[in-house]
Parts: sequence; C-alpha cells; structure tokens
Amino acid sequence: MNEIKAKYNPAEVEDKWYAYWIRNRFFHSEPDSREPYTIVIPPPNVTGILHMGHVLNNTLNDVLIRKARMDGKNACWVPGTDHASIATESKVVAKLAGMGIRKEDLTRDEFLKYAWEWKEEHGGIILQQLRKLGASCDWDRTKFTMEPALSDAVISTFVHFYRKGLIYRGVRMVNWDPVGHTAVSDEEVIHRETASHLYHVKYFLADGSGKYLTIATTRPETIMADAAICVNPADERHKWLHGKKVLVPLVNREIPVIEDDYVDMTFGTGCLKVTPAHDIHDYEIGLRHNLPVLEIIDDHGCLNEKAEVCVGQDRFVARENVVKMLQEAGNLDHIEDYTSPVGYSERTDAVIEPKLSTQWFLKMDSLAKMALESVESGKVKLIPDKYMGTYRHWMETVHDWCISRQLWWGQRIPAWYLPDGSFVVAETQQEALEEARKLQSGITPADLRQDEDVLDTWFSSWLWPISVFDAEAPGHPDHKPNRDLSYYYPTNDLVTGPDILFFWVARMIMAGDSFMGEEPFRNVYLTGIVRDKLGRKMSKTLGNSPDPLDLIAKYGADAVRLGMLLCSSAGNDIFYDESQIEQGRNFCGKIWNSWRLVSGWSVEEGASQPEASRLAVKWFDNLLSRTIGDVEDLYSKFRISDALMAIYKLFWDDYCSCYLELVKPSFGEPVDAHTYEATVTFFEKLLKLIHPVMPFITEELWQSMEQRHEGETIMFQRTPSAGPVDAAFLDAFALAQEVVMGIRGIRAQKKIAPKQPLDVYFEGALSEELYPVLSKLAGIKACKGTPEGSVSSFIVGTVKCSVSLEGLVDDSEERSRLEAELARQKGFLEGVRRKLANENFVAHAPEAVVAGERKKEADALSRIEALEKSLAALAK
RNA sequence: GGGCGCAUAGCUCAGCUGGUUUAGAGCACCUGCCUUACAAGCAGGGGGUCGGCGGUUCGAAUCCGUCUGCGCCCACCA
Repeated sequence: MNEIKAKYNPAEVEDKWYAYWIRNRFFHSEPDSREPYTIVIPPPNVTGILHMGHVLNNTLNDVLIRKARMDGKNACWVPGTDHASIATESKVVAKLAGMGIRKEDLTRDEFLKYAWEWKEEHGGIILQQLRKLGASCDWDRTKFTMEPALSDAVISTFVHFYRKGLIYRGVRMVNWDPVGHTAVSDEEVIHRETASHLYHVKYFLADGSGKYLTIATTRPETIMADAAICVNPADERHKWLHGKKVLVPLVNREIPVIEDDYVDMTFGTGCLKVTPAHDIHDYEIGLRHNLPVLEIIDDHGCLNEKAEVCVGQDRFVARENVVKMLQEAGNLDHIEDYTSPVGYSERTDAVIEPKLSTQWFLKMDSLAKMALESVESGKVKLIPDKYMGTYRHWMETVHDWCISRQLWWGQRIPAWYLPDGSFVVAETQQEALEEARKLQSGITPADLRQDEDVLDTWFSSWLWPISVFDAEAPGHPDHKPNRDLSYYYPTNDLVTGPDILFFWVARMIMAGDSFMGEEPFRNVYLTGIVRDKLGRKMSKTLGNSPDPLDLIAKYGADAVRLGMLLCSSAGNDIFYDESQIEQGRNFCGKIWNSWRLVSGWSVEEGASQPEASRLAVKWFDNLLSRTIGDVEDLYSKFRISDALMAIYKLFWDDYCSCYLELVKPSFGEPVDAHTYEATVTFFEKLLKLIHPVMPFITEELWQSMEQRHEGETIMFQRTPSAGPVDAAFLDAFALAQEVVMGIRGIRAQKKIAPKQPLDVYFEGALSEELYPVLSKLAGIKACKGTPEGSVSSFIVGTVKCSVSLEGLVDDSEERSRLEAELARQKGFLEGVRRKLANENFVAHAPEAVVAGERKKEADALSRIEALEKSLAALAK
C-alpha cells in the first residue's frame, strides 16, 4: 500500500495517468473476438478550440466508451476533425487580411498553401485539449475529413450519385452569403425577426395620366430590378390596372401589371412588385409570366451598373439612398415600422441575399424517405424521442440539397467542362479526359477546365462513420467492407447536439443506408445547449463562456466532468454554473479522504468482528447490489446524470457517512480482518463504478490500493456486478437509519452532545438485530420495556422511540412537539378515513389499494395511541 | 403563420402506463459543531395549495380540454 497525500492534486495525477494510458495504448482498439462498441466523435472544426459544449459532448462520449470498455466490450472511439470549409476559409481570409493579403490576389493554389499552413499550425489543438479532459479516444485512428483517403471518398460519392441521376447542376435561386461569397444550404440560413420598415412607394402609370398605384416593400433598393407589378386577379380594387403599364421609379423603365393568385389581397396595398432576380417568390412568378430577370446586386452585396442608380453602393447603403431619392422624386408615400423575418448566414451572420446562380444539387426525396424510415422503424433511436416530430417534419419537407460552395477550402467538385460548355463527371482528371473524348474525340487535357467550386462540408461529414474505417466504401455500394468496417460498423451510439440533427445526423443515416444498407448507429443521444446561469447561450461574443482548460486547471478534469454531467438530462439545455464543478471537486475530496481513512487502519488478523461491523457489511453489500442494478438500468436508458447521482449518493451518503462510520474503529484501535477486507473490496467496487465519469482520481486510488504493475489499469477492470438483494434487510436497515436520524434530531433540538450516552426504549417492529447499529450511529443504549421519568418520543413507521431524558428535557417544549405531531397524524387519519368512508372508493378501487388504505388507517391509529400515551405520561 | 416541447422547493431536475403513509433528489439557504478521513467537512432544519381554470374518475402532479408564460424547430406575405 502506498502513502497517500493529505490532499488530492488533480494536475499532477491527471498528466501522470494520461501519459500512462497512452504509453500502454489502452485506448487503441483492433478488431478481435469481443463484441465491438464503437463511437465516432462528432468531428470538431479543425481550427476550433474547446468550449463548454465540447466538454459536455465529449464527457458523455467518454463515459459511454469507458463504461463499455469495463463491460468487457472492445471499445473504439474514433477521433478526428472536420475541415469546416466555410468557417476555416473565412478564418484564413481574415488572417491573410491581417497580413495585408487579399484572397482575390492569390491563385487557388497559393491560397490553399496558406490554408494548409494554417491547418498544420492550429489544426488539432482541440484534440490536444480533449486529452486534458481525459477523453479515451483511439488516437492512432485520428482522421481528418480532408485527408486524401476521405477526400477520395467524397469524390467517389459525388460521382456515384451523379451517375445515379441524383446529382444535377442547375440555375436556381440560392441563399447567397455576400460576406462568405458563397451559396449556403437552406439549413445554414437562420431566420431572425428583424426590425425594419415597410416603404410605401408610388408607381405612376406609363400613360402619363398621373394616376398611380402604391406598393409596400421592405427592399426599396431592388426596385430598379422590378420586372412587373402584380395584383390578385380577384382584387376588385385593382381591376382598373389590368393590362396597364407602370414606370419603375427613379429609372422610369416601363413594366407591365400582371395578375397572379400568389398576391395576398390583405397584405400591404395588395400590389406586389415583382423582382425575379432578388426574391425567390418573385422568381417563381417571373417564370410563370415569362418576365425578364434583371440582376442588380453583385456577389458582394453591392449594386451593379444595371441598377443605374447607387451603383457600387452596398445594398443597405443603397437602401437609404434610394429612399431619399424616392422622396425627392415624389414617389415615397409613407414609411411604417415593420418587423419581419430576415435570413442570416449561420457562419458569417451576413444577411442572406437570394441570388440566382448555377449550383450543384443532390436530390433528397428518396434519401430522405429512407432516412425517415430508419428512425420511424426504430432502427435508429433518438434520445429523447421528442425530436421525432421535428425530424419527420424536416424529412417530409426537405428541398434538394445545394452541395456546391464558392470556396476553395474543401473537396473540389469533380466536374470538368469542355470548351463547348458541356461537362463530364469523373473521379480523376484522367477519367474525365476519357469521358470527354467520348463526347469529342480531339479533347486534350488543356481543353478541360475543372469546376471551381468545392463541396459543402456536410457532404464529407455525412460519410464519417463509414469513411473513418474504410474510405473505399462510400460511393461504392458493392464494395466489400474491409476488416475494420465490417467489425466496427454500424457504430453503437452517437452523442451530438440537436442543432445538427438535420445537417449531420440525418445525412449520415442517408449515407449509411445508401452505401452500407445499414444505419450508421443505433442510438442518437441529443444533448442540450450549454447556457449560462441567465439562460444565455454560451458564446465568444458574449464572453460568458469559461475556458474549459482554466476550469480543469482550477478544479481538475474529473470535477469538470462530474459538474457537467450532474445537470445534463438528455435533450434539456444545460445551465452551467461553476458551483456544479465545485461540487465535483468536493466529491473528489470526499473520495480521496475516505481512502485516506481506510488506508490508515491497522488490521488485527485474529480479532473478532464487532456486530455493528458485521451488519454494516451485510447492509452495504446488499445496497451495492441494488444500486448496481439501478445504475445499469439508468445507463441503458441513457439517464446518465441519474446514474451518476445514484453512485454519488451511494459513495457519499451510504459508504462514507453511514458504512464507514459503522465500521470505523475507535481512535488508535485496529480493525478486524473481515471488516477490513470487505471495506477495501467495497471501495474498489465504488471506484470501478465511478471510473467512467471520473477516470483520473479512480486510477490514482486504484493504483495506490496495492502494488500494481505496469500495464495494469482500472480502465480494464470489469464493471461490478450485482449480487442477490435482501430487500427485507435493506428495509429494516432503512428503518433503523430513520431511528438514528430521529435520535440525532432530539440531540440537536435539546442540545445534547453527540457523545452523551442515552437510553432509548423501543416499542414496535424494530428488529433487535439492528440495535448495535443504533448504538454505534446514535450513541445510545437500546432498552426494552417502559421508560421511567422524562422522555422525548417520536415515531418512525410504527416504531415508537422514547429517549430517556431524565433531567435534560423541558416538558412544555416536549408537549408542544408531541401535540403538533399528534395533530398531523390525526389529519392524516382523517384523510384516509374520508377515503375509506367513500362507498364508491371501496367498491371500485382495486383490493390491494383498499387494503393499503386500511393499513394506513391502522398504522395511524397505533401512532396516535402511542402519542397520546406519551402526552398522558408527560402530564403526570 | 404552422408544428413540437416545457411549466413541480430559491436554482437544476426526478416522479414511467392515475392509488406506496396527505410530493422526492442534488445544489443553495438557516442552526449547531474546528468531534484525530474530510470545514471543499459533520449533524440537524426550514421551504412547494405540483402555472391558472374547467373536465374525466371512487381517486389527478400524473389523463383530456382551455387559458397564460416560456423554449425549440419549420416557414423569406411583399
């Protein structure tokens, strides 16, 4: 047995054991005959740094993986990072800007060189940080979504879907991010209610009559792109306009008045300006009415020469100026305040500009159908299942996925254009050349021009659970899985946030269905969002997110892990507060000190076991078994925080506060060997139970319990199993504990020192067997018969406990206490009797329930009798 | 605008298909204790008419309806 320090020092212990685990490659997994248990990490952005959300997510992942490992499974947690194309590219652009370099001035290759340098420099910091948290990832398997093999998988997938006719190229209205200079998918647009104005603008008739109509618009800067004015054909108010032409204000271009049912007669003035280039609905109206498309906003969100006015100005600057000009020109009727939803880019927070452009799309109908079926059939379980509804809704209304991005950082779209504008899709340039030559025989490599765009990041991350094992599999449904893939796939559980349920989870299911014919995981545990005490989402801009590494340094990783888990039921948001981490630290201290106590005992081999110790061992053994059963059940339902709380209470309240107090020898006395052995065994089991949550302190203590050898670890110890449970004994013991609390209560109330011996008389169903427990925990002598003189009495269940207090008690105080209790009991009895007097109740309720009520009645009566007796005795 | 979810102690939550001594836990709080493992601790204690109203039932925190207040998702009525 090793010396144990007075205080637990997490910093030193954590680094030591993490290095030990790595040195022994305990986290590494290879396929073998054991049952696999697999988790793939939700890959964080390669240039990201650890935040509290990661802490929560990865702690949960680590708890699951460590638990599985101790359950004897071959546990494999695959780590890695995501290239996060738009997020990373914008960071690189910002960094270059700081160096005075503009992206536009670089070639693609030059830019990518910078980007890779950045990735090498900052990439993987977050993976280093995860080590501080204790994450037991198989680092040998670390993957990056843009590494060559995984990129190849992305390309194969693209080609596969293209050849199946699921990927197409087309001109569509897309969500344009004018800051990121790229299209983004519908899912990357966040709508927020935004205060703006509704501008009422007069459009004069082209016939010079001076008549005009008024339209309401939120976007006056787009009027120069108007192609028509539209009214509802059923709208009587505007019948006079049918077939007329009006002039676009400021530019005086003539446009027709058209009729379309789309127009809502109750909104605004019932007249709509149609701007096909800059509004999705207008675009559709334009298609129906064959209207010209006039684009006046460029990729940067500035007005171009086609606008004729405010050329070169940013769209919001132009808005102000156009309004001024309208006013001056007499075209502005009035302005009203108006709040409407505006789309923002998830990544850059820029206001999304609907923009017509040529993009690549993946047809979602059939994929979404499969993915919906996977969840509805229960093959993939969402935890909690409240997300089923939104999942279904999304799957049923999903649009085709815009997968092209006008960026450089990412997998470049494998399409090559021929000089005549036609294109071929192929995995390599060589193949593309062959394909192209089938179209035009004389094509040379120099004639081919590869598409400039890259693929959406999610187009690579949706392959993650497959490609991390076998990058050949995606894109090749007939591929024979390699050893890793066939062993580890499907993975078991996925822990992630609900915010990427559709971005990522749903699409992984689609990819799994498509290429493996099997869902990529069984359970999806959706965590909440980590918020601060005030309920605000943790964010860098608010500055309300602590640095997890600071917390780890201050409290220890185990404390941080426990603190995060304590308050994290699945799907609910987490209200982070540092006090939770303090609680974790305190628990570490408790565990530490309990072992300090036990390890300090001297053992006397031949000594007989005190009765209190024998009972304590029997009790804790049963309680441990029962709790292990409960904990297993809670884990199976992913009720991690409840499982943790059960172990926490078992350790602290039951083992430390009760068990150790019962078996603790008097100061300087030795402990008998039986008790000692049991105490150590219990402690070791408790360490194993809590190890998945608190890996460091448990390893430290487990290692110090006896001489261990290199290569031994608590990590691979088996989860303690539950033995038979003597429920009757546990109940009897619980009753005794209540008696102890009652006696302690009287001591506190009467200010009687804990060590002052007391005689206590018991009447009723209290097992005499447990008297030694009472005696040790409450410092009393248990007596039979009737007490003489002053007593203070209380009732537990149907046991009357009378504490003999000759000379110590104040009768009037005792009387009022007893009277209050009597009144409470009478009220209770009355309630029970009211129920029993109800004929309907007796007739309709199940017999067992009625019997239960009768038992309550009888118990209450006996308690009342006992209390009355005590009061009568007091009166004497 | 549509859909989903949530309202239980000061805070965070349990309470599964209605009946287990007239609601539980952790934290916080209050009162005693520096009792030789631990003051980051020990012992004790207070605190909720289970959001409002109505209904079903012998019986409702638990089921149904409705109202109120939150949260989330979806949706570009200009």
